[in-house]
Amino acid sequence: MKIATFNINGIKARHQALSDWLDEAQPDVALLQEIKSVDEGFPREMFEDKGYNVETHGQKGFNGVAILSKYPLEDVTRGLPGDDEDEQARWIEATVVGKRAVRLCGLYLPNGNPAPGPKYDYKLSWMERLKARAEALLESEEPALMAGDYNVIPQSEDAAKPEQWTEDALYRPETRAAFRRILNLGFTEAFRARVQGPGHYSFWDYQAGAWQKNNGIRIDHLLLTPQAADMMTGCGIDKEIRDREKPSDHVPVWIELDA
DNA sequence: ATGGTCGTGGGACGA
Repeated sequence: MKIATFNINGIKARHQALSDWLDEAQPDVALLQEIKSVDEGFPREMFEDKGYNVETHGQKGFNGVAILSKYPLEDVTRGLPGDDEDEQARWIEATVVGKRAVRLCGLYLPNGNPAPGPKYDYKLSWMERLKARAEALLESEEPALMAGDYNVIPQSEDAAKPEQWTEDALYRPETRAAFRRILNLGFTEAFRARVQGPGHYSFWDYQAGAWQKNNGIRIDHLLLTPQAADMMTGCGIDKEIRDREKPSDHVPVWIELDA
């Protein structure tokens, strides 16, 4: 089962590019972020026609997450637990049933800039709630994963120019420490479990020729419970689609699971 | 040091 995460940066602008990538990459599951659409505005038929089941958690204008799956999706829930006041659409869960059942969590973690400030406070508190959900997933002892745009650069090797990010909410020490606290509960960060060293990115800013200069960062991650990590047989980044017409500023990151 | 680019929705704001 091939499972990908992809921040598409707006479904209205990206439905064709997304469709083309699905045809080529043939993921069984795609966890999407920044659909920037209400549920009714998501062109579900385009993907249902390709054989995907579609579940969305949208909002007007910003944020929004979705799951496309060629296998049935069960027990869908929306919203990260822990704050009933949080209106932002950044979390969706479902169980995908292939050979085995896998719990999928799709997430769009807050950017947090400017830091310090209220947006950074929201990011850190959201990460605390994420940690609580992560602990519950581990306690279930089932195959599960949390994948999406984490807006976290885990280590200096995950940025082409780490010195440019020292004050940024994506790289501040508090951000990386909060990410490590989740990892250290017992999750496997899929890409780093299989590929070592610098030069692997999932995001290049639209500004200042970042793509042309390969000034990228790696901020899209898949975190696997031990039971899911045992099933992983492959992992990759579809970097090449960043070079196409009207690309997202992110590219897909995927794993292959024996599930 | 500044401005550099997108998407949404038809303003600024978010990134």
